[in-house]
Amino acid sequence: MKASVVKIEPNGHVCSDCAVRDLAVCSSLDPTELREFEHLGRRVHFSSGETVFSEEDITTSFYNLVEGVMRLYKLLPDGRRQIVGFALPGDFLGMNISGRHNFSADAIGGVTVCQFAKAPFGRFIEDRPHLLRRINELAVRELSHARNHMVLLGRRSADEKVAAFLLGWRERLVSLKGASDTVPLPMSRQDIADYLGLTIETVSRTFTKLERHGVIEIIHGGISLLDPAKVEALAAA
Amino acid sequence: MKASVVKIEPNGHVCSDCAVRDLAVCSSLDPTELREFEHLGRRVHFSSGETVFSEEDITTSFYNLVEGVMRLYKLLPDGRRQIVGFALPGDFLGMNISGRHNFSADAIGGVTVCQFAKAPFGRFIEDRPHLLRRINELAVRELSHARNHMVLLGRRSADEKVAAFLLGWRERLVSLKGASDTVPLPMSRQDIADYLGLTIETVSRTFTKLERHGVIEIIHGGISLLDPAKVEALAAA
DNA sequence: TGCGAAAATTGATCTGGGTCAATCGCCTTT
DNA sequence: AAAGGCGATTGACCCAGATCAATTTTCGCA
Repeated sequence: MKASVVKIEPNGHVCSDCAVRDLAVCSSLDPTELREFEHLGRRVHFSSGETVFSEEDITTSFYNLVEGVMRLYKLLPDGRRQIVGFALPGDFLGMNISGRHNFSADAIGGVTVCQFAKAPFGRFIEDRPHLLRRINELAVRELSHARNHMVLLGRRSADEKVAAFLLGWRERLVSLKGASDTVPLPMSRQDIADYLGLTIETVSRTFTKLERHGVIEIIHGGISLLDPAKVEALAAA
Repeated sequence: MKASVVKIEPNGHVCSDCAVRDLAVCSSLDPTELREFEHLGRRVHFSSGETVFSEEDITTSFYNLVEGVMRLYKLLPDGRRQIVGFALPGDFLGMNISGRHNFSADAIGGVTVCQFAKAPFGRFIEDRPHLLRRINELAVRELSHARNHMVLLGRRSADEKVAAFLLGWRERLVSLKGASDTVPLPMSRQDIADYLGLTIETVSRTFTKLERHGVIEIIHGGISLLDPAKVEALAAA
C-alpha cells in the first residue's frame, strides 16, 4: 500500500544461523552449497503494510520469508479481494510459469525476506535436483492447502469457516512457536474476512458468538481457545 | 461410485504414438527415455462413474490422464462435496507429500489413464531432473488455477461464477479440440454446482437466464456461446 | 417404441450472511 | 489529558441464493 522504501541489511548475514534454516528451501542444501547460496540472496526488510510484489508484476525475484507474516491475495477489477493465503517464516514465494506473479503479497507487521534474483537462482537450481525436489515438495504442500481452502470457501458455513481458520492457523504456528491454545492473530478482521470469503461484520459477529458460548476468548492481538474440542466440532472436520 | 472393474489394455501400447505425448509429463522425455518409460506405465480403462482413487487412500500409483474427463473432489463428513477441478487428457495426478491422495477422482464418461506404480516411477525420476522440472511445472500451473478458483469461490456472484466457468472450460478445451464457441459439458449440472460452490438449481436457473438473454444457447451435451464478449463481461474478468 | 429412473428445469418460499449505519474502544499525536 | 482516527463491534434490514417441492425432459434398456 505505502510507497516502498525497503531496508537492505548490510552484507553480514550468514545462512548457517538463519532462523528458517531447517524450514525453508535451504533445508535441502549441504553446508558447502549453503555457503554458495548465501551470496545469491540478500536480506530485505519491509515495514507493515508494504507491498513486496504485485500480481501481474514480471517476476524478477524469488523470496524466502524469514521473519514476519504476509498476506497473499488477488483482486478483482472492482476491488473485491480474496486472500489466498498467509505466508509464515520458511515459506517460499515467487514460483510461477507465466513469468508473472499471480498474486500480490504484502507485509502484515514488519517482515524480513531473503530475496533471490530469478536468473542466478535458476542457474543454481539447474544442477541441484535435491533443491528442485524441495521446491516441488513445498509447491505440492501448498496445492494441498489450496484444495482444502476451496472446500472451505465453497461448502462451509460462516461458523465453520471461522472455526476451521482458528484451528488451521494455530496448527501452522506449532512449528514456529510450539503448540498453544493462545492464538495470536496479527492480521486484521478484514484480512480474515477476505481469506474466508466473508464480510468483516460476519467475522466479528462470529467471534463474539463463539466468545458468548464460552468457546473462545477474544484477547488483545488474538484469541484464546477455551474449548478446542468444541471448536473442532464446529469446524466440521 | 460403482464397483471397480478395470480393464487393462493388452501390452501393445507405445508411448510414441500416445495422444497426450506432447501435453503430459512425458513431453520432457527424449525418445530413448520414452522407450524405457513405456515399461513403467500400463494403460487402464475406467467406465463412467468409476472411482480411480479416493481421498485418504494410500498413494500407490500416479496417473497420467490419456483420454476422457475426471472430476477431482473432496467430501465433508456430512456429504457436502467440493469439486476442486476437472482433469483432462495430459493431466498428471497423484502427487502429494503425505503419502495419501488428498482428493478423490472419478471418471466422467469413459476414461483411459496411464498408471505408474509409485516406487518405480520415483526411481525413474531420481536421475532425470528434467522430468522433475516438468512435474513441478504442472504443479505450479495447478496452483495458479487453484488460486484463481479461490477468488471465484470466495468473491464472485452466481452469475459471475457460471460465466467464468464456461469461459475457463472453453479455454481448457482449446489445446485439445481447438477453439470453438460450442462448449461441450460432459459433467452433470450437479458437478458444475459442486465445482462453483452453488446448488444445482442455481446453476440451472443461471443457464436459462443466460439463454433468455441471448448470451448462450443450451444445446445437447453442452452450451454454445452466442455472445462471448457478453459472457466475458459477466465473468468480471 | 415405450417404460422407468435419473437428470434438469421451474416455481414458491425461506434464511444466512450481506449491506447500511451507528457507535465503541483503542492507539496515536499533540 | 484531550482530540482525532481507525479498527472492531453491534444493530436493523435486505436480498442472493438455498431449500423444498413439483413437473418436465432425457436416457438407458427391454
